[in-house]
Formats: sequence, C-alpha cells, structure tokens
Amino acid sequence: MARRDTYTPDTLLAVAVRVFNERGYDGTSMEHLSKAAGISKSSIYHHVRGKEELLRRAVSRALDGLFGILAEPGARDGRAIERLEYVTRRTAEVLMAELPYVTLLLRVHGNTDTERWALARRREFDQQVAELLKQAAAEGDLRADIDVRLATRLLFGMINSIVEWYRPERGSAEPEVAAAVVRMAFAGLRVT
Amino acid sequence: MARRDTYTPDTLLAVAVRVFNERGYDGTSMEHLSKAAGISKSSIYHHVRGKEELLRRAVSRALDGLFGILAEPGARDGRAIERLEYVTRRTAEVLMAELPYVTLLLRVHGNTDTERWALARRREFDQQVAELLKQAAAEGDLRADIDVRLATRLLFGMINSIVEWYRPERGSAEPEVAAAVVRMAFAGLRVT
DNA sequence: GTCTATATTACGATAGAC
DNA sequence: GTCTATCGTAATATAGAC
Repeated sequence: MARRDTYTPDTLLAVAVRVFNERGYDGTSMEHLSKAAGISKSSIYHHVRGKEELLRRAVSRALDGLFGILAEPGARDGRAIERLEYVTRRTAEVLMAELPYVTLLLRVHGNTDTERWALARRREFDQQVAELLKQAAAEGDLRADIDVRLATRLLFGMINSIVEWYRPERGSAEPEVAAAVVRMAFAGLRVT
Repeated sequence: MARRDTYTPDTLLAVAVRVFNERGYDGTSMEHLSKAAGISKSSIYHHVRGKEELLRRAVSRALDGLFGILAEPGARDGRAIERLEYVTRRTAEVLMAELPYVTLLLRVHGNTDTERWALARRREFDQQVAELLKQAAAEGDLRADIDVRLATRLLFGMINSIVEWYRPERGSAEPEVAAAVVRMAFAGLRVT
C-alpha cells in the first residue's frame, strides 16, 4: 500500500509477487495489485503488459537462480554424493534468497502457456539433480533400500517445503536452515 | 466429462476435487466443473450450495483422515520416537488413500472463511505432531544437532510432498512409499 | 506516469420450465 | 434432476485526458 515514488517493472514485480503468494496467482486480481502498489489499475499497464507478464518475470528469476547452481564448480567437480550435497545446500540457499519468486514457481498449475513453460523448465532442473542421485547410487554412496526416483522426490519435497514456512528476519538463519536440510536428508533424524 | 447417471453430493465432489487440483481452486470456474461433470452449471447448484461448499466438504474429509490417525493406538501408546514413526507412516498412508482431498487441503490459501478454518485445523494437527518430536528429543532419541521446530517442518515437507507426484496405480505402491518416507526421515539417504 | 471512465468478457448464482 | 435463459458483479484490459 501507498508507495508513490514511481515504479519500475522490477519494483512493481516485488509487490505483485508478494500478493500472488498471499492470495494465489489466480486469486489475485489487478484490483488487488493496484491496492497493494498504491497506484491505479491502469497505471500497472504502463509498466507491464498484464498480469501474466508479472508471472513470467517472477518465475524466470526463480529459474535463473536454480539453473545457476548447476553451473557452479561445486555442482560439477568431485564425487557424485559430494556434488549432490552441494546442490542440496545451494538449492535451499537460493530458495531462501529468492524466496517469493521460487514460492510462486513451485505453486504454478499449468493453466496458461507461461505456467506450462515454467513447469517444463522446473522438470529439467529436477531431472538434472535426479541424475546426480543416480550416479551417487551407482558409486555405492546411497542407501540401497530406497529407490533413487523416490529419494529424489522426497529430497525435493524436503527442500521445497522451505517456502511454506521460512520467513527472513534480521540475523538471517539461512546457513543454519540449509545445513539442517542437508543433515536431515543425508543422515536422518534418528541417533545412530 | 459425460457422466449422465445422476449425481450425489459425494460423487460430484470427486469430480470437482479432481478439477480443483488440476487448475487450482481459484482457477476453476463453475463452467469448468459443469464441463467435467457433464451436467449444466445450474444442475450443480441442485446438489451443493456453491463452489465453496465443495471446498469445505473436500478439506473436511482430508482433516477427518488426518485427525483419525492421532486417535489410533499406535499414535498414543509407547515411546515417543515409536509413536512419531507410526504417525509419520500413517500420515503418508492417509495422504495417499485420500490423495485428492489432502492435496486440496495442502494448497489452500486463506482467501475465504472456509480456507482460513482449514488452515487453522491443519495447524492443530501439525502442532500435535510437533509435540511428539519434542518428547522424542527429550527422551534422547533424536539427533541433537537439528532444531526440533525445524525438524518438524522438514518432516512434514517430505511427507506432504507426496501429493506433488504420487499417482495411484494397479498394484498400489502405498506401503513401499510410506516405508521409504519413514526410512529417509529417520535414517537419512547416506550409507552408515 | 498517473488518473478516470469505460469496453468487454467471464464469473457465481438464481428463476422457472420440463 | 436437469435444462435454458439471465441477473448482477467482478474480472482484464484499453482510451484518452492531464
């Protein structure tokens, strides 16, 4: 509400993404956005072509962050299990750093072209991580009693659930959360 | 599409919940439901008062399933870590048994009274499980290097993620999936 | 860049016939 | 129990003034 200094597409996006996450993309009207941004509905169309462009910008930013991880040295060099731990930790970190954008990405349904594109790109990312699990299993570093496909899904389930509850504060707990994810995923809850 | 034998509220609900999960609740219009059910929009209003009643019926069914677990003997008797494992497995099982209903519950936003009620009830369930983790930690059965609050959230993240990918087939894999969740949550991915 | 006013379509829900 | 027709509202988006 009530930000009157002029907007850029990116500053408007920040407002829009927050509202999208609160109400859901489909549950958010241009009227809701206009109220939250403190400008009229029609002014929004000066900055972006429409509601779907806001969604496209948001999920693009999230996907860029995620694919960036796979290009980092820690994701490319070394034993598969070590690369997998690295990608797990970095995915958790990127998810928290780009929290609202990734949250929106993870909740996309596939009702529009933009949403279907986002889903397809997200599947690509997941498959590249699945490949890491497969290699780690082949190298004998994963428990043999859990299916690799299933493990991939549960791993992502745990990481992605961060968007459901993590809220940044001063004295940010991002490294601790990322470490806890890695620890629980690879060592489990129970004392050994 | 094209089911012409007359509906009951429950058979109509099954159709509606499927569409809600495909398109999102807010992304689903009464027109979408009418097409999927093979009857006209106005006929839907003969069976239910409106769209929100369908949502209420669906999330009620999901919540009944979840709270039922906490009343079972395995969730009430024995050491806390054993009860926690039991609840973890049973939650995964109920989630798969009532898949579309729980899926809808987990995606509710809070835009209407019905949605806010569902969110509040769900928080109650989560808090009862969190209590189990707290007890298990006090009894020394949980790793000391992960915060209990954080562990609760990651545990639910893993369990709840089942709705994102599990699809029932003939020769259902429900027991295997539930076992994998328990194994990964309590023992982790890495060989020990 | 922002506004008011408005075009146009889609939505949830109801009326009343069969 | 189902239908067609329609009401009233809210949605996305545009036109044109300032």
